[in-house]
Amino acid sequence: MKRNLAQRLLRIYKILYAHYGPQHWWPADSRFEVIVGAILTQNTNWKNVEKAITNLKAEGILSPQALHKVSRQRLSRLIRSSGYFNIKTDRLKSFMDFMMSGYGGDLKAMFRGKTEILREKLLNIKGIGPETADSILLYAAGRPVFVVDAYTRRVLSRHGLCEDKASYHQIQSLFMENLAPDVRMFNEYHALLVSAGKRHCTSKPVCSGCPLQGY
DNA sequence: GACCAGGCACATC
DNA sequence: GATGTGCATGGT
Repeated sequence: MKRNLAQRLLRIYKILYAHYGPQHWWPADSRFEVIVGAILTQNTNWKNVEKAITNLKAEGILSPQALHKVSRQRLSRLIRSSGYFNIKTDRLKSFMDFMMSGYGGDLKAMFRGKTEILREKLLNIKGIGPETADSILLYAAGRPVFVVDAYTRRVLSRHGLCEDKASYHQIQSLFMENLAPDVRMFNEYHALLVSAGKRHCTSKPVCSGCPLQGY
């Protein structure tokens, strides 16, 4: 018999949490650093992003004002390790334009207002797509928004909770329509799905050793 | 030397 | 609306 979705999603969460434990996301010293990391990690290994962030910190430009002022040439050199450095330089700069021109670099002011409105504003920035916007909303702004990524889709489809090519919105709705809006839990759940997806639920038809096997 | 990694914009059909 | 492509480094 098929349990309802809410129960299944909760069960998966509990199994993953019991198996992997708390993930302590997002690893960053400030909300602004979360935003920068969210852009730099697009289709990129987090280790490569860490190096870039370390460079930015060492040069003292991991603040809205400094990042807004720094030259593109210098910025792209510092974030080189994170890959796509020319594109990501543009994306960081377009975000900084949004933040400086609209809010004078005030993160608190930028994060005011309804979540839906804020999400639309973020999506209007060139270089900010659904996953980056939602990562910023959840991990920097503390809004109860579920973040979907490649791992989320992979784990869910492997375990029969969504189609292989379900859309971002479909998968996000699956979580947000069946779980109570809980920032702490959404935070942990997404991070746990990444942990699970990195180790299991890959291209193999069967997940050997997967903690979710026969959940 | 492939293959992958915490996407997105843009072109084309 | 679906599908294909460029973007780039660093680890396995």
